[in-house]
Amino acid sequence: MARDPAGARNAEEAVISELVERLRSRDWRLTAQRRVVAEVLAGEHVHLSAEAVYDRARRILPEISLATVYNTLNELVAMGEVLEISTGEGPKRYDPNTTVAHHHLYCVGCGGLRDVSPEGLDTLSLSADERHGFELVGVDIVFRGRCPQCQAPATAGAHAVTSESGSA
Amino acid sequence: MARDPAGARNAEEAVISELVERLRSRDWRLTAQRRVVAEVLAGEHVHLSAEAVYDRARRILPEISLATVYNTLNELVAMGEVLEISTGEGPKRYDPNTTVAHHHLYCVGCGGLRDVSPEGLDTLSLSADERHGFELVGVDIVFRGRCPQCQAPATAGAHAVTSESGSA
DNA sequence: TCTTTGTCTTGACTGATTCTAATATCTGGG
DNA sequence: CCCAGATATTAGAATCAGTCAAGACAAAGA
Repeated sequence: MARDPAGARNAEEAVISELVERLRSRDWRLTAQRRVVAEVLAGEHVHLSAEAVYDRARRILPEISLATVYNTLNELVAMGEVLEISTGEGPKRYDPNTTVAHHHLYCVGCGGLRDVSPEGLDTLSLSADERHGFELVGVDIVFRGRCPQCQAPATAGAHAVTSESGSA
Repeated sequence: MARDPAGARNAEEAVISELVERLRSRDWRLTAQRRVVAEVLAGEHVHLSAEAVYDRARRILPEISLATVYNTLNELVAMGEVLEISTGEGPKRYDPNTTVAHHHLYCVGCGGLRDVSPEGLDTLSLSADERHGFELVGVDIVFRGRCPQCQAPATAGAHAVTSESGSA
């Protein structure tokens, strides 16, 4: 693993440290593989699929296996450090930004996914009647729509749908 | 868990006719297989997976194939007659109740799913800023919680999680 | 009836994820 | 330092949900 060059202290580094720091302070063994997964996740602002995490992790630690990526992601989710999002299309995405409550905006055209903070959240509720005796744990809101690219003419070469998709 | 004894038919029958009637009046060939799928879907008040639809359909029309069930469900979804819901756990569920806008309440314990009409929907929105240039198409809200059974002690034999699960 | 068109079935196939069993690595005690 | 036990990692097989493709079948029109 490339020893990080001392100079590269930028905004992402802060986030990385934040997540990795939190992990270190748990009773969780922070191995090379696990750190790489955590760093990859925290270092991207789009929501990556397990496969995409694997690709990026392999660039840093070529021996890492897909199974380990899945294991690690599942552990992070279980610890509540990472949020798992299923879009209904294709693989699940993983979102490290769990400190701030947020919801999602999904592009039905290309599968792009971004975080949003809707308004009017506080008034959203289920009447006792509608609650059917459930003990509520949370709520997920997904706005569906069409991103600027996908609204476009779609005449020419469209735009390929890669695992990236994430419009910066 | 015992399904509804013969008495409760009336209301459901109405729904069946309603869906089948709508289908008949489209340019859609209403074959035996397709009608069975539609009836099975409309006849249950829990949201079934494709596999569960297949099981029930086979009890009525044993020769029906799983592929046909999938094809038919996808067609119904494409026509807007049926709503496809992915819970993030396990297979997709299909919900024939598309006439009334509704959202869902999901049990994190057993996977049961029911329709709900939240309050405060009208004030829920994305500011222009948060909309990121998307052309909004809709919004899905899933309340997550624990149904009465799943809140229980969990001491003795718990309750098995079958494909039914539906806490009627 | 013959043809055309559309539907259905079977079974192979893909993609996403999990499981398994063997191997490697870490940690604490002597 | 070396060992034992616990934990992590690996490669690949297995599983699950869903799709695809090719031929069999069935209904509607000439």
